[in-house]
Amino acid sequence: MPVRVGANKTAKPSQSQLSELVFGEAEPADYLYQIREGAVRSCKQFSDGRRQIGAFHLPGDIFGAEDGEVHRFTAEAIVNTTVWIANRRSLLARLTEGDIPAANSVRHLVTRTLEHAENHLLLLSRQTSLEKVAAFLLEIDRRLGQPNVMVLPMGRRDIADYLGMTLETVSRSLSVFRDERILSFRETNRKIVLHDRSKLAERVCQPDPERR
Amino acid sequence: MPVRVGANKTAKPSQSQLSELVFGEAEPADYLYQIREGAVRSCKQFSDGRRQIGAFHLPGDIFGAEDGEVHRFTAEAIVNTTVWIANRRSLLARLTEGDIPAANSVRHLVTRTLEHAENHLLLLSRQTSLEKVAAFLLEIDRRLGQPNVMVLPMGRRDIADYLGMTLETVSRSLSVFRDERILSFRETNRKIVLHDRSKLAERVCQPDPERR
DNA sequence: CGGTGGGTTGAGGTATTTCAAGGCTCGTGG
DNA sequence: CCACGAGCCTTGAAATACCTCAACCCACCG
Repeated sequence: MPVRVGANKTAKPSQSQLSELVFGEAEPADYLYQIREGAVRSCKQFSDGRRQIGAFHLPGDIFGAEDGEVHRFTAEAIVNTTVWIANRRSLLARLTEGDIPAANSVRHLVTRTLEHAENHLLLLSRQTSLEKVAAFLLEIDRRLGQPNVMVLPMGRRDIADYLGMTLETVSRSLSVFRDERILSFRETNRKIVLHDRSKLAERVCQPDPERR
Repeated sequence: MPVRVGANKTAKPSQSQLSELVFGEAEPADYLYQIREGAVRSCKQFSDGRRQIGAFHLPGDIFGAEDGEVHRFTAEAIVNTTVWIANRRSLLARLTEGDIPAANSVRHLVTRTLEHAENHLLLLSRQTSLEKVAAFLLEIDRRLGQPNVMVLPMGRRDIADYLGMTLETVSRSLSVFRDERILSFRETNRKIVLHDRSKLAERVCQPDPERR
């Protein structure tokens, strides 16, 4: 069932953030979601004001399955977004009844989420700001299907909270890449053209093919 | 079947590291492992010499299930270790045949691993070195059953590569906690007594109960 | 036109890394 | 038995990358 959510610029936002809640942390995980259009961030808020974004969900992505009984992250639409919703309870019921294909797709889904989290780990650990932003751009570029003009659905603050750095450092890193002619901006500062993906890839450290 | 591996101090190590391979990255994932005694680190090596440790496996932990066809991390024993090995192929066969309990435990296992990765994400993102080390100590302390004297199976370098910082900064952080009487060392610098777990917990930022 | 939200850029402060030296423990071998 | 080296850890000092604070720009909208 398609459902339209959030980030409506004409509506009054409850916070300063132009975003709309899909589900909140620790809420019962009753549904699965698939993005039809738009984008959703899943994040965790800390008592000191910091925020960690665990993932951005783009069109086609399924989310909400990675959890147990309750969600461990909050999901918020960051642009006008349409999602499809499936009842997770009935899915779980099918699992316990022995629906093998269903069980396999759920396992596949969770494994994919785990892989993403592991890659995110590597991103966060010890890279420099330039490495992080380069890896981020390549990830989004790939997941958007490497379009000529990449339209980022998220703002600098969201990128910063995804990469574990400040929005100023994100902005500076993008400026460095712009000055190096690796990318350029179009109209708004969220529309980006990647001129040289290979130069970006060079800045991201790869796993060692030798010592593994 | 119990199998004894690694980190034997009497044997000649192939590297300077006193450790023994359990399985390597990109090897076929044919088995499941459970730690009987000892400790294993699962890590990824990078071409620039950096290393990220994704998890430490302690007695009781099961690992090797989180992967798809091949392992995405290398597993190495960091002390003398005994593991139990189960054939993962036959387990997978049981899943496709519709062994519901088996499927549920595998899903549970992967979900646990995902939860750990997500918590690790939060650790790595934006904490200070003191927050990271405090959280690390509390995690290991909890998983070892909060003994009076905590015996770390891993060295400072391993802790550093787990937390995404340098071994010097790890050492300095521990010294700070020692000077603050939050902990003290016994005999070796791997035997630690936590005098005040609550003071450690205070230094770790918690999820915000309000804005979620 | 003025205000607001988002983004860029600059300057200064600071935490962590880097580089370097030295201490401790424990085998090994004279 | 003691000396020695290796591995591991600690500590110090200097370098640096990032954060913080602040100013400013720009687009959008009432």
